[in-house]
Amino acid sequence: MSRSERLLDLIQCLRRHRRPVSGQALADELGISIRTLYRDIATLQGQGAPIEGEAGLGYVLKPGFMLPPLMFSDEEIEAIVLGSRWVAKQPDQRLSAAATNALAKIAAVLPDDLREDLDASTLLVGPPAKAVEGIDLGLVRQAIRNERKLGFLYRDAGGAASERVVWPFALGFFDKVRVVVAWCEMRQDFRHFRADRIAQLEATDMRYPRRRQALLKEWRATLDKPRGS
Amino acid sequence: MSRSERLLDLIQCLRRHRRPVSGQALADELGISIRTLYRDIATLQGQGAPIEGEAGLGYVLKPGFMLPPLMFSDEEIEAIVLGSRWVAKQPDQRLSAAATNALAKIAAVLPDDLREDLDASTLLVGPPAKAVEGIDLGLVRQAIRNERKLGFLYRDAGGAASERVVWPFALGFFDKVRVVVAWCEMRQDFRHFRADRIAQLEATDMRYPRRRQALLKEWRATLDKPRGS
DNA sequence: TGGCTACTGCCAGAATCTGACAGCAGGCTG
DNA sequence: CAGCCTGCTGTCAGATTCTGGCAGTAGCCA
Repeated sequence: MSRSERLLDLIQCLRRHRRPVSGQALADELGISIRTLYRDIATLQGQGAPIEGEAGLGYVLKPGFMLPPLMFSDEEIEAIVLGSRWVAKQPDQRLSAAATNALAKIAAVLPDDLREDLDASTLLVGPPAKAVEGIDLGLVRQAIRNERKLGFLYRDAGGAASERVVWPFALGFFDKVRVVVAWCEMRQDFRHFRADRIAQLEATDMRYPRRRQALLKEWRATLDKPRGS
Repeated sequence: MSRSERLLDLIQCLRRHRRPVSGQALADELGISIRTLYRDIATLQGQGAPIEGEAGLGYVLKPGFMLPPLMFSDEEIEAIVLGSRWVAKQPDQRLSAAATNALAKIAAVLPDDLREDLDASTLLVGPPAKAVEGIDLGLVRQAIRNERKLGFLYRDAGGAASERVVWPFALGFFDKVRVVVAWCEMRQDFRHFRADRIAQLEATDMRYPRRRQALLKEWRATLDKPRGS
C-alpha cells in the first residue's frame, strides 16, 4: 500500500473510533510500526488535519473531514460556489459562516485565473429571505445530528401558543421561511414548525428513542399518501 | 520537492499553457526527466485527472480543476451540500446537472457515516422558483465566461418587444427570477434583463471590446451612486 | 520518407521511507 | 512520591520507492 493511501486510511481509522485511541492501536490496525505512525500523523497535521494527541490518552480527530484530491469541471466549481454563496446569505448565522469559510478555503487553492472569475462574481445571489428567526438554527442542526429532543414555545398560525417537546430530524430551507420537521410528543405525530414562530428554544441532552433516518423515511411515506390533516 | 507537491505543480503547469505542451517542455519546467514526467502523468490520470496526450502534439488538460486535499468541518460540508442542492433545483439545466455531479463526487469519497447523514437529507431545500425560462441559461454563462456578445428579443415590463445585442457579464439568481446583467448596445448603458422575458437567444462568437471585470466594477459603481433611471 | 511526439520496459544509482532503539516530557494512579 | 502509560523526537541501517538514462514501438504530420 502506498504511503498516500495509508494516510487516508489513518483518517478513516480515527473517524471510526470517536474516543481517543492510542498510537500503538492505530499502528497495529494499519500494520505499521509506531514510529512510522508518528511520522504519518505529523504529515497529516502538516496538511491541516485537526488531529490532536495528548500524552496518557491517545489521538482524537476533531470533527471534520478531509476531502481527498478531487476533479471538478468548471461548471461544477461554479455550481458549488454559487450554492455556497446562497447558503452564506441565509439567516442561519453558523451555517452562513461555515459557507463563507468553505468558500475561502476553496478560493485559496484555486489557480489564479479561476479565482479571478469567482472573485469577480459573475454569478450573483439575490438578497436573503426577509423572515428573521429569533432562534439559533445552529442548535436545531446540532440536535438533529445528535438525535436530541428540543423544547420550545410555538405560536401556531392562529396565534395560539403552546409548549412543545419534539424530536427534530430535518430542516427545510424555503423561499421565505425555514421549517423544522419533527415528531411532536404532544400531538404524537409529525409536525412542521416554522422557525420564525419558535421562541425560547432549548436544546436538551435527552436522546430521542428513534433513529433519525427511520423517522425521515416514515415522514416521507406520509407525504406520499397524505392522511387526514 | 516531494512527489505529491510536484503532481499538483504539474497540473498548474498544464493549466497555464492552454495549448498542447510537449512532455519535454513540461519536464524542463518542473526540473525532472522526461521519463519521470511520463510516470507522473500516468499517476494523475490514474487519479482521474483529464489529461490527454497525443503523439506529435503534446499534452492538454481538459477544462476543469483538481482540488487538492482539503479539510472541511462538519458544518462546512453541510453548507456545501445544502448549497449544491439548492443549485440542483434551479431551472438552469446545465448548472443543475453540474451541481448534481459535484454532489455525487463528494458523496463518493465521504466516509460512510457522513454519507448516510447526507443521503438522509436532514437539510431540505424548498421547491424551485416557479418562473421558467424558455432559454438555455447555459449559453448565457458560457457567453459571460468567454466575453461574447448575445443577441435576443426582449419583452419589457410594458410588453413592448425589442431586439437587443448586449455584453453580458453577470447572472443574478433571485427568489423567483434569474436576471442577466449586461451592457446594452442599443441603450448604451447597463441594463438588467429578466430571463423569462428573453426570447430567441442567440450566442455569437463576437468578443465584446471590454473586460468582464471592468464592466462589473463600473456597474457596481453605478449601483452605489444611482443616476437617473 | 523523416521528424516529432507519446508511451513502455529495463536497470542501476539516488532519494525516501520504515522499523527498532533510546531518551525526554506530561498526565494518571496508587 | 514512584510507577506506568502515553505522546514525541533523534538516530541509523536496511527495505522500498523514485528517478534518470537508454532502447524500442507506435501514432501524427509534412
